[in-house]
Amino acid sequence: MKLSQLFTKTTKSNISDETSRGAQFLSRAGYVYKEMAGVYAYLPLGLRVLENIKQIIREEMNAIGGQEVNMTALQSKEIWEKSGRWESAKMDIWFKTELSSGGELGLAPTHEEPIAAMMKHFISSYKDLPQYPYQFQIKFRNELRARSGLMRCREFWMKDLYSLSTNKEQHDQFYDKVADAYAKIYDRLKIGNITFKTFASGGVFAKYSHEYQTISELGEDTVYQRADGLTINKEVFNDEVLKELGAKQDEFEQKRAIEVGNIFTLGTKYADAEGLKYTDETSQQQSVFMGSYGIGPSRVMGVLSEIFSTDKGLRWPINLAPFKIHLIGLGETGIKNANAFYEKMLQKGIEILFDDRENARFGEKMADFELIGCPLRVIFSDKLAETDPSSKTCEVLWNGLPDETPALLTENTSKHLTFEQICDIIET
RNA sequence: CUGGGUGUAGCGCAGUUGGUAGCGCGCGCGGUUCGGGACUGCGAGGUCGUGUGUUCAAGUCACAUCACCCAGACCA
Repeated sequence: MKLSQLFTKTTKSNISDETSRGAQFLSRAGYVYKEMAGVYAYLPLGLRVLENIKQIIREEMNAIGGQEVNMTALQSKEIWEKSGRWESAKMDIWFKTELSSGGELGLAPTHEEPIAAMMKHFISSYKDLPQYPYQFQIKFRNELRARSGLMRCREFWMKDLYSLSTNKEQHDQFYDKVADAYAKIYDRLKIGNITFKTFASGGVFAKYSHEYQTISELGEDTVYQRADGLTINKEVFNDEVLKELGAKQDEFEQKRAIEVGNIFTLGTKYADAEGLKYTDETSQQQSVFMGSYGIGPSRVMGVLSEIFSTDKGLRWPINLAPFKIHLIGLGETGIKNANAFYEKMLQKGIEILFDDRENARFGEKMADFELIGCPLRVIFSDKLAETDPSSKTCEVLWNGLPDETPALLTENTSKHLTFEQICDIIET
């Protein structure tokens, strides 16, 4: 992508609409556009990050048997009335609308009911189970108060997987598998070290559900954490739970955290409501035992923008960055040489970000590079062309996470590398 | 929803006791520059969130309303 052709522009001054640092940078760098409070459009750079996050989640869901689907955003009132969740008293975050012919509709805030209703058409025997449909979908929730950029939105991306099992035993096995998959996901998202599986309230069919809480001052949740990582949500931090977990209250430290995922045992609640049953080995009708497992990719993006950003801008892990390389051409020859590098990368099938602007000065290009936050900066300049007429090398600087620094580079020091050396870096 | 704050050019802001709207950035054209958002000349761009009222006169005063931000409450 050539910067001269990218329609988004970076801005030098702050956005008055945003307070949190990450949201500020996401707006200023042109990753997102705020349509209204809690409603964001994803622009070319932002969409690439979002898709990278989704792809990691997708791979791990597929690895445990998930089958990707795409449910509908428009929901009919009838199936939600069956579970009692159509009523505003039960779920007060509905966006409701109506058909021109008169029927009422809702904009999906979640999909337990629709998935149960749909799967009725495909599940009839124990031989059809278990099944693990999942999707990435925009959810709509009429939050009383949206806040902190992508952290709490009224329209946001969610990965929701639903497990359909014959019984609790089969369900529990999968539940643990999801927990393992989630650990892998947060590791790959580079927040594994600060994200904790957290005890939270469970409901009728399980004592607990589990949230994945990323420790951050910006979080809205309060959790209690022990030195060994045992983490309990404030809502279930009581004597009874402590006793059951064999823990003492004074071992815990109170922390702010943001929920980036959850796994939940639904039991037969929604299956019963929607009539989702199967025939077991003895020809008896049984209710399907369900679970739901969510991760909010857009919220994760918000979290990443907060915790990895520097005082100058964003900074992405290399596997999530919109582009691994931010290429800069300086001066006539520099831009020409950079362009040759860009074409060579394209031929290899690698898309990079190329600041080919002729009218932008060095400082401006640096500021934009630091704001956008791609991990690898590559510069070709007239100055360099003088010292290296073959123009086989260029100046390379690592701007990514410190713990991802490639062996060939050291932090904050630029080096002259060849095309092949750079390819080695981004391919490993 | 409760409390507090803010709406003036694409962005960030100023606008005095009411008297026909300014600054910086950005944008367009030209010149000097060119490794940290450079300088300079000219220029384009606004029914002051919306509505009603008070007044000879409203960005400015009053009331209403909408939007946005923050804290809290809420968050299957």
